[in-house]
Amino acid sequence: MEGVEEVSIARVVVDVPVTRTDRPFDYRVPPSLQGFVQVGSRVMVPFGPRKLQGFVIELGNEAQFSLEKVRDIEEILDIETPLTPELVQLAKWMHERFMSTYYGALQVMIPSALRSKYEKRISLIEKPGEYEILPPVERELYDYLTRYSPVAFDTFMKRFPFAALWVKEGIKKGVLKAEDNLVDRLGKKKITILSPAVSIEQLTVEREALGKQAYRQREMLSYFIEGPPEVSLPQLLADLGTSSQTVKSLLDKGLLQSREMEDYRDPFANRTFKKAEKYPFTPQQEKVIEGIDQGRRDFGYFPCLIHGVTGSGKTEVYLEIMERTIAEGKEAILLVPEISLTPQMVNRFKGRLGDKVAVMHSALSQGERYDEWRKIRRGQVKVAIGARSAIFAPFTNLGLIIIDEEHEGSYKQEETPRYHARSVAHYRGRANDACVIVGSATPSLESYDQAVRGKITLFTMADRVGNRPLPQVEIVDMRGELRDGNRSMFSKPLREAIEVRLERQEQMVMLMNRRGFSTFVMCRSCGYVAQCPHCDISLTFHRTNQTLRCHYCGYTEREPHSCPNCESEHIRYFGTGTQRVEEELAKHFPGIRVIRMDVDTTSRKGSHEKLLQAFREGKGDVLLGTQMIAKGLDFPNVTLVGVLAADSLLNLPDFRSAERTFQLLTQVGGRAGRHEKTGEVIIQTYNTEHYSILLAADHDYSAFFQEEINHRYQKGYPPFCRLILFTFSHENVPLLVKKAEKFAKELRVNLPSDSYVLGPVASPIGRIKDRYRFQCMLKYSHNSQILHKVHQLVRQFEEGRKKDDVSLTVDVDPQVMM
DNA sequence: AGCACGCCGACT
DNA sequence: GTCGGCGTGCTC
Repeated sequence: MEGVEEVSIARVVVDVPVTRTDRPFDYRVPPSLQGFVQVGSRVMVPFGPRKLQGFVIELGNEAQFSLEKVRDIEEILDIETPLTPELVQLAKWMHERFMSTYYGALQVMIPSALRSKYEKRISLIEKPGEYEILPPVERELYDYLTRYSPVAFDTFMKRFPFAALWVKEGIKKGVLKAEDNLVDRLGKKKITILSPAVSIEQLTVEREALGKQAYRQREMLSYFIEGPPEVSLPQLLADLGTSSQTVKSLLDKGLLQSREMEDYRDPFANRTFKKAEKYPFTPQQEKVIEGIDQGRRDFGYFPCLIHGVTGSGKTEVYLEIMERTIAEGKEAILLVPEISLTPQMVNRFKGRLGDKVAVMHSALSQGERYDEWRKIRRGQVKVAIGARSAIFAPFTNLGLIIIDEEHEGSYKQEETPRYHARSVAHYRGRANDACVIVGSATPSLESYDQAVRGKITLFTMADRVGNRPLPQVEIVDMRGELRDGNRSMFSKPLREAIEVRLERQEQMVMLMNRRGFSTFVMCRSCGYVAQCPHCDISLTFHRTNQTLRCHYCGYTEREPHSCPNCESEHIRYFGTGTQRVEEELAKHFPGIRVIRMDVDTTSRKGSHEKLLQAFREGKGDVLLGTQMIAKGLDFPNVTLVGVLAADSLLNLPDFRSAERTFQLLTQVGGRAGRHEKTGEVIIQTYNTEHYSILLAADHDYSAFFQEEINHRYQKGYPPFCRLILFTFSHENVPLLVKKAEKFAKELRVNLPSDSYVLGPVASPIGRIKDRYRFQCMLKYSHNSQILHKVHQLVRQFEEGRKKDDVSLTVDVDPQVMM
């Protein structure tokens, strides 16, 4: 039968985050919602005895999904369908590819403001007839509900903790009602618009009638007589320099009227963007631009890698391709690491592309992020810029995806759904026939390997704009320094270099990255380190309230004044290292001005940006910090970069440690001498002969790649195989080990022989929240069959799992081996 | 995950 | 005899 099929059944994935229910359930679309329910709609559905939020993933009619028990969709939650059909497809793929829950994959695509919370509410239907003869306690309950109903169940239980049973029976008897409610976190921003309530002539009359001292009101009336027919309240106040009291008086007199209008919060409202100039392209830029343009015309889906040294002008290439894409009526996504989302970069894109850009910045409020997202969804912007999750920008005519600094670890989400934005980008690129550009000065081994194998096209930008030389890099052997009796953290060459800069009034960047995570407290007498009693990690010192806190479970204790182990008083806080460096700098170079950037100084919102601004304005000689200073920063006056301890990353138990070290050193080296002045880099290390350090000093990526790829080949690590990390946890170790081993055996039995299962072994962090942790690693070759089989086994494990049983988390393509 | 239904011990 | 423990099982 041809014709319009009546849509009467919707498949809905509901918000029950367990494997057993992680599948579509079918619902009837009631006549009242016909035409409104679409693929991608967010709906409320009855599920057993409760009401839940869900996403519609498919539509059909009864003939297609014949079912005995079908209930009605209760409500549709958004006027504009939040997800596009393409994104719904993507969620399915993510569910299969990353083994996340279906619902989790759908939810990660919408702004957090729409990730609603439920609240159970109870309300009184009627007071029972025998109310008068009830005991006072019970009458109090009824009185309370009469007054406040409907009331949040939690609130009610806090007030009357004994009343749980009473509520249950009340519902049974039909005098009470329980309801699940969605708690909206939106609060769309409203803006007040003012306009005259009467004719201009009458305004003029009224103006003359005003009292002498009411000159403010007169002014305001004049404004409307001469000025715009309507104006927003803040605008009006700014124009006249008055308070809202004046407005109120005129409103009260009935001369003005106001209405509320939905407004977009514009986080950049008070900033002006310099119209960015377009420089002529260098021949190198020209070549890459034309190459990419050719590719995307010829192939549609055109994946490529730009390997461009720092300062080679990649951003201009991005901008140009982006402009060309927009000119064709298509849309673009630009992904950057969170840390690069600084105003400088935002300004650059906003300056060139103006209000066609939506920026998803973590520093924005939930509401502001929602507004940016809506602009994308409504097609009011053409470009989305943001960190990882901006890859889900709900465009419908996507033509370009760019991932800058593609090697960055932050593109992998470390909570479920554990997706990698790069993989998602390639999926969306394919789905939309879009160009996918990943760019870096130090590409991930995975991407470069793909380029070498011709799976993606490689563009190289080896020259810096203006042909500025790469900085001179010196490696200093700290063992030698120690032999020569220098026990300080500054080697002789570094000390001299610092002195020279101070003299010349040039700026410096010092990198002190730390091993592990954070600040800890150690006893200098016995070596005791304060540890969390529930997790196997050291406690973090929080300076603000003098406490030690566990990063993982939130356990808190007061800062000790003597060592709990040996009672020595020499127990002290070992900063991130940066604090000590700061002290040492002050000691060795009196008067030196240090701007320190670490967790302590950048925890407050906006402080990050402020510190950088101060440094840019020359308010510091040294910018001292951890990894966070290595990326994307561009300061003209910096001529020296010092890496105080290059080994700290290298010694981590992770097969990517050499790669990370190389990346960090190369990136940080790129900070020096980006402008007229030439730069110098000094790397202090105990591993002077390690290839990652030597080759970073030589700025030789391809030699590093060759060396590292050989290591990966010999040891059987990515990109020569793929990895899946399984982590098991439980309070009871014997049970934990038993279940983990059983699962590992299942894997070994069921998977083909070209895959290997390592472990189970205790995880590097062996215990979190009193739960012990064991892990297994699966190495397998590129093959979706295996992925499917593994997923099956995981589901099987989950389904056989009882209430307080061993839990399992799965990390496909893990980036961190913990 | 919730929530209901259902089958066994200590109380009025 | 009842209240109420939490062990299974289901949710379109």
